[in-house]
Amino acid sequence: MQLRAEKTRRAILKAARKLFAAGGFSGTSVDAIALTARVNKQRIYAYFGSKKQLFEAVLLEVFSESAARFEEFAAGVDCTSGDVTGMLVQYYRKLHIEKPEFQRLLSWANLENAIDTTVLAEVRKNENSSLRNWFENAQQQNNIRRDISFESWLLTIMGSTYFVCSNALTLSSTLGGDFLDDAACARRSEDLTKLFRAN
Amino acid sequence: MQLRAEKTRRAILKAARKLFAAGGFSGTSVDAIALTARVNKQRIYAYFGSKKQLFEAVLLEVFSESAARFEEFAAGVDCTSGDVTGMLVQYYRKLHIEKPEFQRLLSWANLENAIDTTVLAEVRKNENSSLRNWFENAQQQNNIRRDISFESWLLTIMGSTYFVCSNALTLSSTLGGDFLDDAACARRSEDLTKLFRAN
DNA sequence: CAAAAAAGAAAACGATCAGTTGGTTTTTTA
DNA sequence: TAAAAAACCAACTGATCGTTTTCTTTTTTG
Repeated sequence: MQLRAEKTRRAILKAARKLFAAGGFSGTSVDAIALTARVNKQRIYAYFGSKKQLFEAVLLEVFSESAARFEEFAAGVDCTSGDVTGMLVQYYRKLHIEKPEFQRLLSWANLENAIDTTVLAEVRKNENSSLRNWFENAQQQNNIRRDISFESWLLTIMGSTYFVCSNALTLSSTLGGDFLDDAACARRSEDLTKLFRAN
Repeated sequence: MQLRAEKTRRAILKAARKLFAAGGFSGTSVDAIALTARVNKQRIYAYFGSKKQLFEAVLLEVFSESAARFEEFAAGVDCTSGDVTGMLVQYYRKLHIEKPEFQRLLSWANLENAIDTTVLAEVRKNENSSLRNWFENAQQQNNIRRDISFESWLLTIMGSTYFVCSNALTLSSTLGGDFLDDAACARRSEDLTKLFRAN
């Protein structure tokens, strides 16, 4: 009895994730989620209580996945590698391409003010401390210039990778061209590496 | 008769802009707009045809204002100034602080796929060519390092300034602290200047 | 003052919304 | 095989949605 229930729960979460990512909270109906999940609408309320709670469950799931993905990445990172910057840029690029819902849901959540900040802080804690360690190590080994703050480094990397993804639509019509294709991303990754490299 | 009509039209646009920026397209009702504008709901349809068209009118107005603001800024820019990067960073920062609707509406528009790209391209054309000129001049005068592409420069600046604003909520709960206050912004502005400066 | 334009008031439209209810059917499990 | 858990079906709230309609009132203008 638990197995079937869990399967239903996951079907709901999966459908909700897809539709919320596409339409946001206001732009998605519970009926549509039930239809997509091929599940009775009542089941949604049985398992998640309300639309709002379902949305929060989706956010939590996505943030957890994101954290797990980072852990996996962090485990394989060679701290002595010269190019932490480039590795990180490409990690975020891969993340945004393979899991575009992450960026969309994060954007929706920011706009719709729908984030339980304490939960998010908990989930991101390890990620944050790893990043800080890498940065400080790289600075000590003279792989990253010492006159730049950790925040500037991280926000520049995260910001530019996030931005070309979240604003791809307006950027392509403004600057022309696709900023998400391999060549363009590789170029920007190299440039960011160059910018932060000590010399 | 035209004066009163224009006043009503502007009241609708103003209210719509405020509410759409706060709640997005799906999260804003026509009734709420009429109420906020202190205008009969029917007037909205008389002047704009539909909710969708009203949203597009708001976007057009905001993009036009943004372009006009940039023109004004560009007129006062000293091309021979050493720090084009810092000037631009601070321009975007001021824009995001004084006109937060710009960023929000742009984010909504990207997420909700609600942009007439040809209109946007037209509005941003001058802005884009000015930026490119500044960058190339700065490179020729050895104020910006030559091994970085225009796209990397611009997307790094726009990306990091936009990102700290659009994701302020999640960032503060992740990294802690406020990344929009004067000190933090000044620090990041200096760091970006340092990064791109030739030496 | 009279014609015309602009705006208001208010109700209605059918559709959809989040959420509930009661009864039936399927599946699991003991 | 029988009890219990899970899911379905389907209709139903009451509210809100975007949009339209009909009629009246206010304001402008010739």
